[in-house]
Amino acid sequence: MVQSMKPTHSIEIKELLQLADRTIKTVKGQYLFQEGEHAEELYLIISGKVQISKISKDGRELALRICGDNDICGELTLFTHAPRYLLSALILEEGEVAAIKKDVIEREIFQNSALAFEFMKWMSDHFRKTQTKFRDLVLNGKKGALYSTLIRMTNSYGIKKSDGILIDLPLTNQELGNFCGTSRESTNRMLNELKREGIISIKKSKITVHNLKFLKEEIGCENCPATYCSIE
Amino acid sequence: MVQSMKPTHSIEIKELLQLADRTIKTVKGQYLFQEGEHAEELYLIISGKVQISKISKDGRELALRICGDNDICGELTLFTHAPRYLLSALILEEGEVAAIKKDVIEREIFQNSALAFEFMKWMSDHFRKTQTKFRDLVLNGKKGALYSTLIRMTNSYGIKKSDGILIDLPLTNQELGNFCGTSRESTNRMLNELKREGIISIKKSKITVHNLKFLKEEIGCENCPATYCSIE
DNA sequence: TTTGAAATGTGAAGATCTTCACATCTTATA
DNA sequence: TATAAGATGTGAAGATCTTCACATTTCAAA
Repeated sequence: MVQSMKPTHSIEIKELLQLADRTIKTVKGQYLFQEGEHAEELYLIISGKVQISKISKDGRELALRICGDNDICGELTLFTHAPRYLLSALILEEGEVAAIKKDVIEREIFQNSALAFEFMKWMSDHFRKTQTKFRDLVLNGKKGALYSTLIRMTNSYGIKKSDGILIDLPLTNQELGNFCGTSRESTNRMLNELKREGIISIKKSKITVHNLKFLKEEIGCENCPATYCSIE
Repeated sequence: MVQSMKPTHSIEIKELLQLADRTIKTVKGQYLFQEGEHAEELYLIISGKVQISKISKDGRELALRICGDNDICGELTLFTHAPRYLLSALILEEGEVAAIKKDVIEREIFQNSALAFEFMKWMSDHFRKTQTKFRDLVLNGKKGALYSTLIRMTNSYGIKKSDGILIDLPLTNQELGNFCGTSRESTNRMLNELKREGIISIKKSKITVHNLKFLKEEIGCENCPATYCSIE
């Protein structure tokens, strides 16, 4: 049994693609955009993976989401005068992205009410995700942050296996810690505790969650739909 | 010198008011809506104050924002099928709110592109606020959470005085702690430290910030516009 | 297959927060 | 103005996380 749990997207991608100015071949390790830069475009991921994060002044990184096929990023600067990117977008996996000029998409949204509607729906979902993640991190400490991140990752990158859900994304302890706002060491210790208890197992940097229920119960997750509870 | 620093709102309130189904007299201490209830309306605050928060299973409260005149709440459930409120709305100050049916506003947004545009702009701003607050809380610990909350409150409820900015909102240590995800005691200790250093002073449950620069520097705030950095 | 480099694992010390317990202060109202 | 309820202040103990230091393991490229 191998079945992707990734939810389908609502935005009409083909419609957006027509607005694209150009496409860019992305290179692993490079930045699609960095915080502080003038924001004139938003990006539609055609292939590859892009991690959106915030870098703090002292160099620590808070990872917010990983965008895959058909995701949009750079959207936070829409509807703002003379915007700059608030976040950075690091290429995790090479691929291709389409760049759409901010003013082009704004104009199109203004004229095309179906697109506007879909876009609002997307923003709305997106906002709910942030809101619920916020709650997990603030109310449930670092353990809550980790468990929440793992749950979200099963929703975004989970593949059902006979013994659980494989998060099909290679992750180092450091990278996972960046999503939770925890140190590498703490992340490592928490993961090992989960391993010892049989909740998860790790093979080749990929985590399999054997007991999702445990993670959900620990953070008081109301079993919300995957739409609100994913990392992208 | 007494001057409000509250930013102006972009949504055309009068336009929204015409869509209202009914208006409700709010009573202090009551809930406008509570998480888990079926969400069929969203609310436009005409007067009074409403606090939006998330209650955790073990009874702790995470306060997210305080809505005042012309603010919208209950918006998180828009564009969702059979939604339930994710948050609770507690009346802090009695007043009046207009209730707008979810399907009415959705239909109107679909037909009225100017309204749709304004609404998206509002959502977009709203999202940025959450995002930046998120960063402060996760990257800068509890002190960061408190400083961030204080800064946001000066933007939302600040009144310029000769010796600093008065946050014109009576707040107990507990209530402030609920915004930061900290215990009452920790909040109290941190506030006293700030008092000792002359950064703030408190009179009749209202905080005056004398040294906003200090707070901003401590959390590495890029002096972002008040639009992104307020609690409502 | 060797060999660095990167990633993981772990003890120990210290910083940060919470919790509990209780004292003191403030405020509303009877 | 008496008084009770609510809010604030604070020490001490303990939980939670981070940081530092270093050992071990894994992995990809020479």
